[in-house]
Amino acid sequence: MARKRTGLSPRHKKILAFLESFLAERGYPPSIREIGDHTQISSTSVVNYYLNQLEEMNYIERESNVSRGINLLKTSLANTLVSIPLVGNIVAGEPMPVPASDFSYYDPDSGIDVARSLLPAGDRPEDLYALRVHGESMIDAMVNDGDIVVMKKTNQARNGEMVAIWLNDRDETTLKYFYLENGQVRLQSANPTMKPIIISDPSIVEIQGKVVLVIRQLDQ
Amino acid sequence: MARKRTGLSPRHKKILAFLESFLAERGYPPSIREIGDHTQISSTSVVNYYLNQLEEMNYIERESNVSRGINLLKTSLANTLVSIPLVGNIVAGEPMPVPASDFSYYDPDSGIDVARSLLPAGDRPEDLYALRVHGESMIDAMVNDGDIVVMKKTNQARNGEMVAIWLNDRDETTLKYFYLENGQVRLQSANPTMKPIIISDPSIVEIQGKVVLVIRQLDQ
DNA sequence: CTTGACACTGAACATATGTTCTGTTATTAT
DNA sequence: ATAATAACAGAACATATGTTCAGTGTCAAG
Repeated sequence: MARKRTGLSPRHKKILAFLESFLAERGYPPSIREIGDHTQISSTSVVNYYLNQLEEMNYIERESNVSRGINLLKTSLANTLVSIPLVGNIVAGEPMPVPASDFSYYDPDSGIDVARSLLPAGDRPEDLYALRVHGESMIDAMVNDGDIVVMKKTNQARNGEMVAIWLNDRDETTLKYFYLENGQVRLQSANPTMKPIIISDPSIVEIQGKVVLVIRQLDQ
Repeated sequence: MARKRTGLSPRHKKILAFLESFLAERGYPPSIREIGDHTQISSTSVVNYYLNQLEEMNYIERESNVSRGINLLKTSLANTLVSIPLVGNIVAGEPMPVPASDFSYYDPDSGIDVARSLLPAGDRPEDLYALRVHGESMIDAMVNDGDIVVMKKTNQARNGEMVAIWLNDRDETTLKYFYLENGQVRLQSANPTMKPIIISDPSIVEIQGKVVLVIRQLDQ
């Protein structure tokens, strides 16, 4: 728990860097002797000595008596990439698709990969799905034709969150910042020059999901 | 090269699935005996037998005489994630920062991770850098305060590409779709309701980079 | 039936590899 | 200077682990 404070010595860093590159290149961790060869450490016991320190500092995990039994933490890349299913289009004139809550397994073909660091910290990736924006009717939400919006499944929103909503009275899907204020709903466009929409009957707005990320790929 | 055609037997699949989960959980590949234990294969030689087949079929690579020397191909996650340096802000009233072309090594702290699949196919990650949009002056480019734009280093643009430009005559940075038409430059806003800017003297526009990706994180 | 390819067994073997231990050198504190 | 702690060396050791090989059973082609 308590760390010394001196952080990482050059040798610690050298070992970690080697672990990372070796693992990236070969797909399995190096042996103690291989680490020694590439970090100018002549004795296996010294490498072992540093590996134990790195484990203490929580940079790696080790399994005793296991060859190459080193788990490089932190940069555990598997955990940094999330595949989000692209389930359909979002169009102003139509209800948007929302995957069922038991919808779980991903279809590798129709998913987009997003670095987890771009997503809100606490979110479970299973609750996320993506939609492609169709048409230019979301321009006042600063979302363009072809953009991808990553949504989080939810039926309720907190004030200030950007949500996708279905407006019963005018049969329209729209993206707005949501505010519930003394019984009436205020929908604010992302473009601050636009006037808000005030809706006195909250039952008219059906919250489809919360916008978590907007991605615009400028290809070509 | 030529594959049999019968694809993967249940045992092949079982082994691959185990390799993947073991690697994800422990950070290093399993030994032959561990594979056998978890796939109901009693003999190490049979596991070895299947591993050789999987290598033949290009699902894995093996290093002989190396403990746990298995490289699970295909899901080589390392290659799917790109770290792009976040080098500064882009503000309408100031020139934007552009990293020098010999700028190479990344600072792990100030980078954003992006799945390579989101980026244009041919781009070299070294040519990419990211800027955070500051202020609401880019609204007509459908880019909001706080958005992150990923740029590609370039001094010239093809028609139809979205570029960041510095306008000499009015001391302004802006994001626009670029068109060079019979000697004059047409700058089109992303918002199609806006009128284009026509500039007869092309020397006034300095192309700072090409917009490759726009990311908007709706946190909270 | 015979042949041969394929899937599999079990054990022996060689060695790659983590572990441990004794001792030396360097660094820092008292 | 002296003591104490950290950093390192080298070798011996135990074993985890890949490799090999002589067989067994199965099944389809000839």
